[in-house]
Formats: sequence, structure tokens, C-alpha cells
Amino acid sequence: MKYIFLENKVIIKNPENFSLKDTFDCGQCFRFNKTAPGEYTGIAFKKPVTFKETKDLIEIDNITKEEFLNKWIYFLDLERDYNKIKEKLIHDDIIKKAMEFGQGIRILKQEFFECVISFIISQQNNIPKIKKAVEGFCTLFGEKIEYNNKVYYTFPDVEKVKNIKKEDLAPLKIGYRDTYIIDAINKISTGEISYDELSKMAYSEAKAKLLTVKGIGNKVADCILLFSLLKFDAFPVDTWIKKAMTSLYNLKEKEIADYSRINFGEYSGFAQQYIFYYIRSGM
DNA sequence: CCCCAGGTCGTCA
DNA sequence: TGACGACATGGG
Repeated sequence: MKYIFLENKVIIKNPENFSLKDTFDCGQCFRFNKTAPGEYTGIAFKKPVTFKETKDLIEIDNITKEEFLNKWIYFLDLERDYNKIKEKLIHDDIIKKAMEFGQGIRILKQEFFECVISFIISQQNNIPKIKKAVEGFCTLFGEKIEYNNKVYYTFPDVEKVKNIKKEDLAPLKIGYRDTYIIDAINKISTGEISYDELSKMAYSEAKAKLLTVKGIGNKVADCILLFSLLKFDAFPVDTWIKKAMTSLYNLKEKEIADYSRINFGEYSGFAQQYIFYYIRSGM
């Protein structure tokens, strides 16, 4: 892929294995939304950004060359060779079809604190409500930013919310998850859980650490490990993946973890996201 | 009033 | 370890 840098704008020429729809609609992130045909808008790194896709290019608006090279290129996982991943993952027709369906998925490297809070909220919840609650969290505690005559709110730093109480979360209507979020904020703000530490650990060690947070269980931990720490041996198993693996692969629930580890190995996270997106589409 | 949603916790065997 | 109900909230 080739990058062209303009005034507050970046153009990606001939994007390969990268499409806006697949990447932003595959369910991995909650703050990027379709705003027009071929256009998605969202916030990361405290900046609202608009992506526009046409035949042979993707344009990113409100972004400098430095921001792109220092942050967004990693956020979008643009430097990874997805052709190689897809070659490694083809051992059956199911994953093959799933990869064709979601050919433009890139696994986003999401900001750690945001990822933790978002996926704690996501448990036993549905996607519209998750998005609403995450936006509400930002509206309550983030910074207001205007962009294209619209108002956006950043995802707050942990410092900004380290003293909040669960009553402060009441407007979000997230029920029992409030105490989970408070515990996560406490452990992250004190440094007991830190991105830098986790990123140096192997998958299982980092997972054990994340599981010490109340409200982070097996599945949420795997989502954080995959979508923020890029630990690709993670294979988050939720209701959709259970549905896919039992119906498409004829597995019992208990067999899913072993199956992914043995068959998808270090590419499990990619496989999971292709399968998740595929089964959710109705196929 | 039922069931479900990108699950997790506490409890009991 | 493993099964199982409870847990907030809102929508179908």
C-alpha cells in the first residue's frame, strides 16, 4: 500500500486486505460508525477522524502525517501482511469462506483503557446498548471536541476518572457492570494493571493478570488481549462463536478452545474475527 | 411474562 | 474443576 500525505489528510492508494466496512463493522470496535455511503467517522487518540473509501483509495481526513505514522498506521494494523495470514489459515472451507466474506478486516490496535472499559460493558449486552453506554461514558467524562460542526467526546484518560464512584455511572444504565468498571479503573490507575507490563508478557500470563479484575472473565480478557495487546493466540468465545463452532465445525462447546489452539494457533485471533463477522452476517 | 444480549460471579457438589 | 442460578437493563 502506498501513502500520500496532504494537508491534514492521508490517502491510502490501492488498499490491500483493508476495507472500511469490514474493519469497522465486524464488531471489534464501538466508536466508529458509518456516516455516509463509503464513509466512517470515529474517534481515537482524542481526535475525530473521517474515512472515505472509493474504488482504489481510502482517504483519512483530520489527520497529520505524524499522527498517521506514529499512531494510526498501528491502530489500523496496516503494516501487517494479511496475505500471509490468510495462507496460514486456509485448512478448511469454512474459514476460507469466512475470510472471503471479511476479506478487508484489519484487527485494530485499540487504546488499552478504552478497550478494557468497552469490553467490560459488552458482557451480556447487545451492540447498540454497548455503543450507547460507551458514548455515554465519554460524554460524562471525556473532553468535548468540535469537528465538521458536530460535537464529539474523547474517551477519557484513566486519570480523569480515577476518583469516580459507581453512583457516577448511574446515567449509563449499565446495571451490575458498574462495580466491575470501578475495579478496573482502580487497578489501572494504581498501576496494578498496566499496558506496558501486559504487553511484555506472553498470552497466558497476561491473561491471568487481567482475570484479577472483577468483571473480566475468560471472554472479555481475550477481547482485550486481542484488540488492544495484539496477542493473536487469543480466541474470544462468545455466543456467536459458540454458535459458529458448534454448527459449522460440529464441535462441542468444551472442544472450542483446544480446536482453535491446535488448528489456528498463533493466528487464532484473526480466525476468530473472520468467523465472528461471517456467522453474524447470517451467511 | 417470556427470552435474549460479544459473560461473570458466587456457591455448592 | 464443573454445573447452575443470579445479576441490571432494554428490546422483541
